[in-house]
Amino acid sequence: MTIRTRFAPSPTGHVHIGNMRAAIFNWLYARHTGGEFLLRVEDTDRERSTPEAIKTLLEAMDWLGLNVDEAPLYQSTRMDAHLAAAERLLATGHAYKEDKGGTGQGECIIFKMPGTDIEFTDLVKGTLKKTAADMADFVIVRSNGTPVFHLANVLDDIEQKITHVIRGDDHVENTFRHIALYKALGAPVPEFAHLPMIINAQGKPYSKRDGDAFVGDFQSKGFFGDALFNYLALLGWSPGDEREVMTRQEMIDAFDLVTVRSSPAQMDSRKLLWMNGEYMRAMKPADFSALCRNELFAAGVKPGCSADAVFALMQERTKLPSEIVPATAFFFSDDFEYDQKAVEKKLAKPETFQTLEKIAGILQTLEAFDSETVNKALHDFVEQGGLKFGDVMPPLRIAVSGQQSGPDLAPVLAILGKETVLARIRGTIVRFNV
RNA sequence: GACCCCAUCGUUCAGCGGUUAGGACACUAGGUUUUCAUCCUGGUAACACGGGUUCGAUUCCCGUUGGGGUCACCA
Repeated sequence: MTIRTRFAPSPTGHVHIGNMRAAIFNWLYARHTGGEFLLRVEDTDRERSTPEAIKTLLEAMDWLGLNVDEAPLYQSTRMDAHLAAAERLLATGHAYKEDKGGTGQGECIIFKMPGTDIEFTDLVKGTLKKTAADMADFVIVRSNGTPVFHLANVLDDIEQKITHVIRGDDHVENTFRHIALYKALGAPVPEFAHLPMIINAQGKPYSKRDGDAFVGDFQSKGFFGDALFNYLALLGWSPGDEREVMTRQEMIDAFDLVTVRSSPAQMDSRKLLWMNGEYMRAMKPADFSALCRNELFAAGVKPGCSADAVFALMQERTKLPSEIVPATAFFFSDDFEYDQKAVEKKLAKPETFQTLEKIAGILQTLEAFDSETVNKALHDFVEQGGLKFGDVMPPLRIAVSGQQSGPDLAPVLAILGKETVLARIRGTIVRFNV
């Protein structure tokens, strides 16, 4: 039997990471077992299900590399089937009509629970059971004639031949009802796996109202889909050894539902950032260069001919693409900003300017201006002058870049070139030595 | 409140009766011929509590506490 899993979001607004993590686990399980991963768009809430929301959803899945094996099923196209099933349930005595609560809204169709205890083995949580007394009958078709989630969800899972329902922890209570529905419908009951919730910094699960957990936000902040995927896969699951940064294939090979933890996990954005940096460093230099060029282009900065050398310096220290422009702008324009705090801190003493003056004098005499030559000159200067690197390098760095941190200084100077370096040092002296 | 679930460093993932309780992120000390957001080497830091079972419990059982989920004509 081919294993079939599905992701069944309702496209109301943006998808948050809790939902998307469920999609990732569904995808991983399908890929691991050689099965199929499907998408069902539960768009019956016409008010909130907009074409834009669906587009956003599809883009997010594409960004994360969650490819599906069949065309998506749109739940809104299935209403007739849902209603027909309700009629069947009525006919077989599994449901009844009632004006529930006597509201005068008319009669709705209510599913009759079997009156027996229900038990199932959840692939991640183990055996779960519920006694008959704790389960009440529930509405499956509203008095306005529209099907309710439980009915639609189960019928569509049957329609899509879903063998493993992998969803959030918040659905465990529904499962007992759904199992009763499957049985009443004469359909085979699938396996269930309920994933622990991902909680936010406040310890609460991410919800539709959680403003900063939309998948699209991570994309627009410059995170890589692969990095987010990797990070999210590790929330509640591990390959069983100490690997963390893994390829898709490694995750697919190692993934299993029984090794998923059953306690909630909190998202750590710092670790996500670290992981993004890992992916950044793993990029091919040419791809990283292209990324940099795009960033710079978008910011209206024109990278010069030495750009690739600059990017090579940046790759190992960049975690997010958004860091590129502010960190490299000084390479491509003499019109850069000085970090005010850095200036106040490191360019305060008069002797600092004397030092800069001397450095400029030394650099001017160099015939070659490559990284090694510059490096040696700087070191000799520090040693012979009995100075400290901490008194020399930071001011020099600020003088040529306006910043107090960055890549190795010697290669930075080499890339900038002698003329530029001398001009900037002297410009800095004139500007700040008051 | 009722029903259900969960409980190892600040966070995350290991550990599945006997371990100096491990890795990663974060933090921190030092190193990379005393610059630097990378890299390397160290360090701080956890089994919620109380009962059992056992020769022996982080690990098994029960309870307490704490956290979470669900109790809709939402999905």
